Amino acid sequence: MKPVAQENPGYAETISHNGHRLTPQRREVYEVLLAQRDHPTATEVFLRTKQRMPSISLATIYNCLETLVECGLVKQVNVERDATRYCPNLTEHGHFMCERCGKIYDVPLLASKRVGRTWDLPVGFTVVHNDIMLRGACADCNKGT
Amino acid sequence: MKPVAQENPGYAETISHNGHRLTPQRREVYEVLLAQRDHPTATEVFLRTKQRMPSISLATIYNCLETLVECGLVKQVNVERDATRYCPNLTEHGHFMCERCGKIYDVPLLASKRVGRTWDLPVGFTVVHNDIMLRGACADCNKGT
DNA sequence: TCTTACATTTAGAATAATTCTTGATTTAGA
DNA sequence: TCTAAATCAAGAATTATTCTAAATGTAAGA
Repeated sequence: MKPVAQENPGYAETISHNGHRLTPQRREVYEVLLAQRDHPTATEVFLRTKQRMPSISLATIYNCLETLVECGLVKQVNVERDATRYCPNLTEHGHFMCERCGKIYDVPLLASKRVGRTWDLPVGFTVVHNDIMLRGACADCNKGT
Repeated sequence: MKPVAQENPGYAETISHNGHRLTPQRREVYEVLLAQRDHPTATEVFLRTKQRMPSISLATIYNCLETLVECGLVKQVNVERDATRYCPNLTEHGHFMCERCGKIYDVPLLASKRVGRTWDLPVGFTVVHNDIMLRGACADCNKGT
């Protein structure tokens, strides 16, 4: 596994600047997310982290993920009411879920676009977050049809 | 309360064309959704429907909502992992939730915008649904600041 | 170094939305 | 009217997540 620092130098500072400690558990959870970018659920993160740190508990996984989200290092991705998934991609992007194979893809915003220019927001409204979830069929699944 | 037929003539056919019956319960649930367009949760729909049909159960509310969604008369709206909300607005639109007052607003897509022109979808991907959730502060709450 | 305060981890209990199960009821059509 | 299928209803079951409380770890100051 690639060391965390290589992917995101400065992540340790991000955590401490938010008033948290960089514990071994938090480091492992973050490594797991960076190592395999397939938007795992908390339980999947748990199973993966357990392989390198067998004593870790699911409650700790939830705690660590919550801290990472709070620090802005990780984003939550929700599809319908399925279990929340976690994504360490911090660039502005939405998601696409293939309804046949279930895979979730990051979908970047086209350059030159702004959220406020796409939706007809009433005057005075200000957007802080946006959760964009597209669903359909991915190229592989469309091919097989 | 305005009769359903006035809002959406043809809804009865939509239900039967999908192989379902238009039962009194389904009618009431649909009326409740049309009467107050504030994106209620299943429990809120339950409480409102109960006033006109005291014997109805929460399980039936879930059943009716599921049927209405299946027939395409109602859409589900999810914010994070909060309880699912229900929306009878069938025009293409996203949602905006004010993080201060909690209200949810329908947000129409700007004419001339299409999902494919906003998001950088890989070649071969086809979109069937899109769930757009913006969050921030509404005009009223921004005013009070 | 020792102490103190506080953050964190952990296991298991608790919660809450939703789904499932089962039996009763209703309805449409023969 | 009769029968089969659809629907409703009550409560149990499920599941992701949060909460609780106790144990452990860590940083900073005396």
